[in-house]
Amino acid sequence: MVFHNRLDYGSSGYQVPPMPRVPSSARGKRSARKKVEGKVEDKQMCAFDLLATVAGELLLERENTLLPHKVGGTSSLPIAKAAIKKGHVGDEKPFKPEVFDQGSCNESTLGSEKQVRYDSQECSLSQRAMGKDARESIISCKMGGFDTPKKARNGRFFPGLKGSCKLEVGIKTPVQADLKIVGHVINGNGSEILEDPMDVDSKPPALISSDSSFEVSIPRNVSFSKCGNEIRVDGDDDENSSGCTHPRVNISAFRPQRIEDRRIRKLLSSKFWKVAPTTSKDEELSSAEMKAIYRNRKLCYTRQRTQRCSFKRRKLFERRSVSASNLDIYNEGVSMSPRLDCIKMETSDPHASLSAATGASSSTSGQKPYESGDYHVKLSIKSFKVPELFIEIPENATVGSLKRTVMEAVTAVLGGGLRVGVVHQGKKVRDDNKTLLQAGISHNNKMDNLGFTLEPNSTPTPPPLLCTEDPNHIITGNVTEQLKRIPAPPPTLELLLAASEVTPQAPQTSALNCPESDHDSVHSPTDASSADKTADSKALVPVLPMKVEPLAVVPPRKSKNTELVQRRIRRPFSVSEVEALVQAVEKLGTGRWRDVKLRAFDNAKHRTYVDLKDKWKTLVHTARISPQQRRGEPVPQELLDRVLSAHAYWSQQQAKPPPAEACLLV
DNA sequence: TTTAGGG
DNA sequence: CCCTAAA
Repeated sequence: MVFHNRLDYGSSGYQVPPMPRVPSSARGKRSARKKVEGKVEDKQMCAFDLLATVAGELLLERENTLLPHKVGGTSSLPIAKAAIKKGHVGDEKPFKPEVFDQGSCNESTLGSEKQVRYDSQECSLSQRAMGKDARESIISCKMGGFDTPKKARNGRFFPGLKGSCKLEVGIKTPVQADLKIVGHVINGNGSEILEDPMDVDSKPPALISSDSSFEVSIPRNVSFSKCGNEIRVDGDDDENSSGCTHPRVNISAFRPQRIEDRRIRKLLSSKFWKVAPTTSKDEELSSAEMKAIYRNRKLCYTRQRTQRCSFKRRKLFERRSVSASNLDIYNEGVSMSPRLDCIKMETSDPHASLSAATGASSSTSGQKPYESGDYHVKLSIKSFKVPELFIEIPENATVGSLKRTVMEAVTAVLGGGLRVGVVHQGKKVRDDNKTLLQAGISHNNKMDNLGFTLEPNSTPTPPPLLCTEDPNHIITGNVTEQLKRIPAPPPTLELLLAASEVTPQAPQTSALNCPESDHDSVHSPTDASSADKTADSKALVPVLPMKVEPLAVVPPRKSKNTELVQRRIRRPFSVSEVEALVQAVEKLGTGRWRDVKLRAFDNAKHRTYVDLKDKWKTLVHTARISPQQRRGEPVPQELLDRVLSAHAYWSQQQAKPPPAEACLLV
């Protein structure tokens, strides 16, 4: 039986596939993994992380817009121009001062300081006004933490960028971050808005220590802001976050610490992983590659500080999100989070800001009416399709396994790293600098002809398909094998775009809507034994090898470094499984995991003896801690008691009498 | 491949 | 769950 379907995410029940989260610590084949030093908690969007992103953005900006003396021109930097007000103070002003268009900048970015003007030393991140100087200052300010980022200086990451300036970072939500690098913020009338603009030259930039305590302790939704004379880190509990009423942490209190190369790499790599999962960390990234990577990152600005995704939601997203790239997709527009109400796409021209409003947009009613000319194009992406998924599976495989298989295939596709393409009236809009207006996409236009595409990342090949076996998945090995060889479909996942009108209640569709989590269809070992499918499974194995040639189009570029292995999906042990495990261990002891596996989990292909060993380990631990500290599906105390006694018993049986069924109880 | 442990 | 050193 061969399925060759077009899966329609969103409309057919499959939402954005909740794929196993890929750890930021670039998992890959051993060779590759080995090079990863330390792990990065990707859940911790640390300042560095952001900064690294910023750096990348800057790098892009710089190359894109600061072409020697070309700046004043009309071309490349509509953004910057739009943000720069008149009366440039700095020396060489690359751009012609223009009236700052408020519309292009939201309150969240500028705070109450409207009508501000940026001079050469300052800049507001986001593709906004950034002079060369500003750009150069940013990096170091950020990287302020490390005095000499080797990598950076070696020209790999931020070639030529150095200097110092003030940094103001507002991490409002995981996906909506405001980065503001400020040197001097000046009023339209020339007066400084910030009381104590840090003197870039005379004063050392605020150092954001690399101290781990800093990183790990800062929740994603924290925000750095300048308050008075110090930069504070505001814990944001989703409550107001304005003013200086929050518990503060004076960054200066952090001892500046030299950041090792390793550290930087770690951070950067995590970023790379997010966007280009297949990029080996040790791989030398060319400037071009860097740009490509960062190009995928867009900062999202919101109009109000209060608009932020809850931390929890973020967590969910991360948990369920497939890989970096996909995550990015979430972050950048396809997300179904109702809180992500404003997504700006590659443009900063107020007239061209494309925002996709979603459900909660209502809660953001605070947005003020667009000023004349400041039209927004509202879009709602209802679903996207994944064409050309090729799946082969025996007729007597279970529906559950089929779903899983499909899921895996999709995961493989999406996990490869995607970028968004825009198609308007049948034509692909390649010029990212074009405003929507210029592209013919305006608020009063019919969006019928507007579409998005998910394209394979220029970078590498998608990570090998995850192979999650399942007891029910009779032909598991086989199918998976097949799938493994299926290079990511020539993808062009089509983003079906539903026209302009956005429904306020835009379904917060569960992006997490996993197709029947089919969980625990896992046979309890007990059942498994009786439901002997083993024989069948073998008999069924013979499946016509499917032709994958047509799909094997994707050239295995950089295969060596890109063969990243996806982490196995997490499958919590059910009580019945625990029961079986306990029983087996009671009988076999704790040193014969293979036997335990064979005895109690022979049919659970996804449970390896290592898994069982690990589970036992955690069970023992669980049994020792207070019930309050336990998490997950509660395990009957009775079982835990047995775990302890069995563990105690077998711990003493130093010499584990081999096959000699020396059983404890039972 | 399995075990045993640390991460 | 992952990664590995050892056996």
